[in-house]
Amino acid sequence: MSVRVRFAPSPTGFLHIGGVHTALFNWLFARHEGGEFRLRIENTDTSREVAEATEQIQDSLRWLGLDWDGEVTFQLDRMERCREEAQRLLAEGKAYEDDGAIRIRMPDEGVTAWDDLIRGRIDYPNEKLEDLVLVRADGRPTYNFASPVEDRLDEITHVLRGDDHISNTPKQIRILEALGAPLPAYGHLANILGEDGKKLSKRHGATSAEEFRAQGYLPEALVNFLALLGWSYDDKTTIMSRGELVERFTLDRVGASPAIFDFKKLEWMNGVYLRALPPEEYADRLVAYLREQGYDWDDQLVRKAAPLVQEKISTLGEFPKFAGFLFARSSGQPVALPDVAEALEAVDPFSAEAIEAALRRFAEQQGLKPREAFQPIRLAVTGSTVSPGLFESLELLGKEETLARIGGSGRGEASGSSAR
RNA sequence: GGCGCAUUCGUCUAGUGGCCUAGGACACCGCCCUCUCACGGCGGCGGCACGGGUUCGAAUCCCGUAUGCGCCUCCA
Repeated sequence: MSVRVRFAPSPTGFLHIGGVHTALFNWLFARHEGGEFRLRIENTDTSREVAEATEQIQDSLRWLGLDWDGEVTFQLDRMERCREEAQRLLAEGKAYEDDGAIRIRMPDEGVTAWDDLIRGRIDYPNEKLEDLVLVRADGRPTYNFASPVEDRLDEITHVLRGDDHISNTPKQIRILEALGAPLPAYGHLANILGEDGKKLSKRHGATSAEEFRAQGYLPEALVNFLALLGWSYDDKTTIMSRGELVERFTLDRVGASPAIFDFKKLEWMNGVYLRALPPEEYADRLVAYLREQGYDWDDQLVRKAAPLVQEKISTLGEFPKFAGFLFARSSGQPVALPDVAEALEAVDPFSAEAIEAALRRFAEQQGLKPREAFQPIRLAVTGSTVSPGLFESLELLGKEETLARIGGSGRGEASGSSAR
């Protein structure tokens, strides 16, 4: 029998990174096994549903490259089927009515157990199992009823979900048994926590796929990083392409203990992916990202700036702060560096190479170490002590704009202000 | 409180009884490279939660304790 798994988020907002992790492990497992990965929206609780969430979740999944098989299904559409199943249990005496709701009869002794795909055998004492509500008085099925019924309808073979579901599993197993349905295998993934060991929340930083995207993370980096939270290939491999991940992913190497989300490591990994991109593609991605974020900077100039920053920034989101000076015009209040202006005025063509030669000569004449000479220029021109390579930056800026920023070329009167 | 799950460097992890004086990566520190930043190179700091067993031998198996997390809803 071929593998079929599902990812079943509830549409209450953006796709949380914990959800992405669960989706990823299901997807990797399905793809590795040559099986199917289904997407199911659990929208039984209409009061908590957020209108755009269903679309946003799919957008995030698409962005991450986690493609699903078949149509997206909605729990709400299968309510009728759930009611029928409940009626059947009622007729068979396996369930009973109580205040208008339908409850299932649970055993009160013995244990319900299963061999968890990730944790091994788990025993759950039946005395802890209540006669839980299957269908509410208003006719809506509860989550713990709808979920297993749908797993059966979809012929799900493996249920991989968060470990917060461990105590739901015995309930769902009992329901499936009452229905006479075959049981899927269950595996419970450990949660992802914030730096303080608490549940990952807003105060830890980005928590949704959307936010990581907006901050300029690459989906392939996020996927690689998340795959390594609770799973590993061996004792030294960390950078793996999507294809390698699929090829190598197996459940027996998934761990059971919770992992803390290390933003620093993700940032490092994103930098690795960014630097590895062919220059052309790097420029494409940068342009697309800036567009998405609402910048209206000249595409051609962005493309020219791309190679200057590729080795230096670890998220696309750092670009505006790091290279934004290339896209502004001199505000007319230049920092006066008359000697430098003079040295630069004669440079022709105004190329990085020629600029470097001129500036090094200048430094030597002044008896300054390179860094002593260049740092004031950097500050005057870029407005920061940290920037892309100085000579390349000046070339992109052009002679006129460069001189305007250091008070040369007769423009922008020297105001007496010095470089700090 | 009850039940369940978890516990190797600060973090992610390798480790399935001898290969472990516990390996790798991120972070951190130092040095080198260098126009800043970053990259890269080299080196360093740092861990088997605790206590009992089992065994010739335990990070690895068992029991207990502690700590953390989850669930105990006609939420999902």
